[in-house]
Parts: sequence; C-alpha cells; structure tokens
Amino acid sequence: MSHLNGNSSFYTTGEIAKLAGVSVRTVQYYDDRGILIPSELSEGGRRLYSEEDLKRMHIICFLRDAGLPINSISALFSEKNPESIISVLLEEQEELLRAELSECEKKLALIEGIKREVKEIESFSVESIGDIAHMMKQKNKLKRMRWTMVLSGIPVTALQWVAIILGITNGLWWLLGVWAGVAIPWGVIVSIYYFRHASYICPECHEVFKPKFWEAFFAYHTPRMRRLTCPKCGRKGLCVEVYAEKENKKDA
Amino acid sequence: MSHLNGNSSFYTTGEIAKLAGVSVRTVQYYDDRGILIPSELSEGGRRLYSEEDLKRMHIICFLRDAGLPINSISALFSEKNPESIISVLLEEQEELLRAELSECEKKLALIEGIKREVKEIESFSVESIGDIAHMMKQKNKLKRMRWTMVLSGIPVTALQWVAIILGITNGLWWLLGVWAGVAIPWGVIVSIYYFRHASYICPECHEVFKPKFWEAFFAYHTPRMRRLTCPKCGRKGLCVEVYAEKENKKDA
DNA sequence: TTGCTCCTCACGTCACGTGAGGTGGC
DNA sequence: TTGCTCCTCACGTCACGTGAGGTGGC
Repeated sequence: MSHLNGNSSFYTTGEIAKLAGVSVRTVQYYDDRGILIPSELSEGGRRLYSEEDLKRMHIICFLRDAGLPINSISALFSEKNPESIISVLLEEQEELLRAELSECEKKLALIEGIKREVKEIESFSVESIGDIAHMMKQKNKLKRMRWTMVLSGIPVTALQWVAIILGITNGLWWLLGVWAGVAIPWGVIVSIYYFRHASYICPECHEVFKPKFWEAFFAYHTPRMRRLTCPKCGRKGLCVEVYAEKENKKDA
Repeated sequence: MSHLNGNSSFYTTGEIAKLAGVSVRTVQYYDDRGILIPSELSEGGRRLYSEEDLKRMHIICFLRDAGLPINSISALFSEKNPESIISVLLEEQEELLRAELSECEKKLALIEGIKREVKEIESFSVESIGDIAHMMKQKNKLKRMRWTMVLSGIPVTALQWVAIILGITNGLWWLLGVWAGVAIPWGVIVSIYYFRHASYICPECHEVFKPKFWEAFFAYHTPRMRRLTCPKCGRKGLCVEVYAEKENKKDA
C-alpha cells in the first residue's frame, strides 16, 4: 500500500501481484476475465485494488492452486448461493485430478518400460521403438501363456516324482513307463501350442515372424530370446519373443 | 487397404486413423507437422499411406501415449543417430511426469482438505474459502506449536507423578509442593505463549483476530474452536483457531 | 446420381508469457 | 528530467476438435 488516494489506501497492480505471488499479467488477466475487477481506477487509468480485493485475490489463488479453472471460480463468485455449487465443483475437480493422476502413472510406466528395453537393444533405430511397442503391448499375454504352460506341467511333474519314488521304494517301475507315455505327448502338444502363440521380432529388419517349428524347437534360447533365421532379411541371430495376436493363415 | 493403386496397396487417411485409433484430423495434423508425410498422393490430392507409413504411425502413437511432444518425436525421426537422444528424451519426460504427478497429488490434497473444511462450516460464503485457505496454510505450524506445548508438559507431568508416588510410599509430600511451584508458572507461561501464537477467525465477518487473554483463557473450547467475541463485528460464537504468522503490534 | 470420405482453411481451446509501443507517477 | 511501473493490443503456446465450404471416388 504505497500511496493514499482520497481517504483510503489502495494497492497497485504490481503490489497485488507481489502479495499474491503471481505476475502482473496474471492480475490483469483476472481483470479481463472478470473475477477480480479493481474497485477503483486512477485518473490515468491505473488499476487500484482495495483490501477486500486483496482478500479476493488470495481466494482466487487458493482455488487456482487446487486446479479449479477460472470459469468455475467465476461461477462461485457470481452465484448467490455458493454452497450449492462448491461441493459439485470440488467433486468434479477431484475426479479430474484422479484421472490425470492415473494418466501420469500410465505414461510413467510406459517410459520406464521403454527405458528398460532401450538398454537391452544393441543396434538401436527408430524402428526398434516399434518392436518395443509390440513387445510391451503383448507382454501380459505372453506371461499368461507361459504360466498356463507351467501350470499344465505340474501334474506331469508330480506324476514323474511319484513314479520315481514308488520305483525306488516299491520297485513299481512300470509307473515310470506311464509317466513317459503321458509326458512325451504332453511335451509335443505344449510345444505346438507354444509356437503357435509365439512370434519373434527380427532386430535387423523389425519383421515379426513365426519360425519353422523344428528350427524354433531346437534353437538356442534364453528366457526372452531365441536364435532364429529371419524369413525376410535372412539374418540369423537372437530374436525377442512376443505373443502372436492371431495366426496369419493368409501369409502361407 | 481398400484399393489397389499401381502395383502396391495403400491406406487412406481414414483407414490409417482407424488402425491407429486416432481421428482423421490427427492424421492430417501429423502430416502438417511433418512427422508422418504420406508416401504418395492420389491425383485428386488424397493422402495415400504405405505399410511403412502405418508402422511409423504406430511408433508415433506409442511415443505420444508416453507423453512425448511432437517436437521430440520429430527430432527422433530426423536424427541420424537416434540412440544418442532417445535416452535424454526419456529422462526428460520422466522428470516432467514426476513433477506433474506430484503437482496432481498436491492439488488433490488441497481439494480433500477443502472438502473436509467445507463440510464443517455452517454458514458458507465465498469468504469462507479465504478462512479455509488461511487455516490450511497454517495447519502445520499450529500442529507443531501444540506438539511443542505437549512435549514441554511431559517433565512437569512426570514430576507430578513422582511427587504423588513418593508422597504415598514415603510420605514425602513436600515434593508435591515443588511440583505446584513449577506447574503453576509453567501453565502461565505456556498459556501466554499459546495465545501469542494463536489467532481466531470470525465465521461471520471472516476477520482474523487475537482475543483478549482472559476471555480466551476461560472460554469454552473444542480442540479446534473457541467461543470468543469478534472485535470487528461483535459476534460471539465459536471461532476456528489458526496459527498467528506475526504479532501485529501496529493494530493496538 | 447419391452417400460417404476426404480436402483445405481457420477459429477455438486455457491461463497466461512475451514483446511492442506508449504513458502515468514519484 | 529520469527511471520505473503500468497501460493496451496482439501474437504464441499444444495437440488437436470443430465447423464451413468444396471435391474425390465408389
């Protein structure tokens, strides 16, 4: 409050701005938007704000800090019965913020995933990002498929141990024969199922392909990759495994 | 891919849009921004996108979903050595998202706080929001002050119990006298300290005031409120307690 | 020929930031 | 008189949405 004007003191635009911790432009903008019109104007056309105006400014900034849009703040001030809408506005804003929050979290998760994958790629190019996108989208399905396989293997493994134990303790070795009779078809079926639902990405030409069964079956592999020949570019090397969305029967 | 054009097939704008799950306008916008220029144009000036273009579109959408701005995506595509900048872009984006996340959380906390306070107010007006702002800003300081008081009371209370126990067991009742000699000045000092750092908000005229010591001392109160007379509007009733930022010696 | 899709402007969004060019007030 | 503050335009932000008015393609 630098100067006396008539019998009461006023704040200038810059003073209000400093007291509220905002820019001069913001104070002017709130005047334009009609949520904080200065209670007086000097003869030269300068904005003069009263003590009441300052209080209002603080309220505006407080609501703004909570993320409420100017329109809502404006509605609050012009409403005769503000209690009737404040709750609604707050609820709306809360929902909006929760949505924004989960958006942020989703994006962060994506970024984290991309960072992890980028680190693992030896020869990076923009097309590699397409591979990463493909992998990340199918990641859950691939996991589920692998779990299905592991779970289906539990009874087979159980039978194996029962057969071995009974073989040792009671000499009932024919059970091991039963086990083999079950385990070998199981292995074949699971392998077929697996390679029907697995595709591989060539790190060279970024083609997503299904390998020949026998090449895939015997190929060197890690939990995520398998050494295969790309049918498009002919490169032989480790290819990342992804879930095959659909079997492309048209391709054959 | 609805139609054959020459010897290869192309996607129209609408097809690319549908396949990527975006609007036609977005596809056009990516052309304007130069990140996805269709590889051909029909004689009538329609955009024709190749299979490669579709892959690129997927990459763009993937990066966009991670929140990367068009400029960054553009930079990635135009860079000869994209590996050199992808990490930087991802790190930057991650920081940005973390900042946005904590912004959201701050706003949500504010909203929650406002909602709680609004519920407790009997006669709500826009000015009440100013009171809420004042309360919420000083809340931590008020809490800290109360804790200081409680902690300073611990030795006094301890002395009290020691005095009582020794009085009962050993008949050393003079210790209770010592306790009284300490406790009474302690109570006076703490009370003075407390009311020096406590202000009250009149729910009627929203004035923040400091009450007379004796009125405040004997007033009916709850943990948050105290029954006081507002020096501005004269209303007598429960006023919410807040921390007094500074003692306004000029007011007297 | 009739729908449907696509085309190019061009304005609007949201809360200001950032000059440009000019003036008030101590 | 000289700085400093303040004034009013008016464009820019970011990724599109939304018409308007016109045309391509089956």
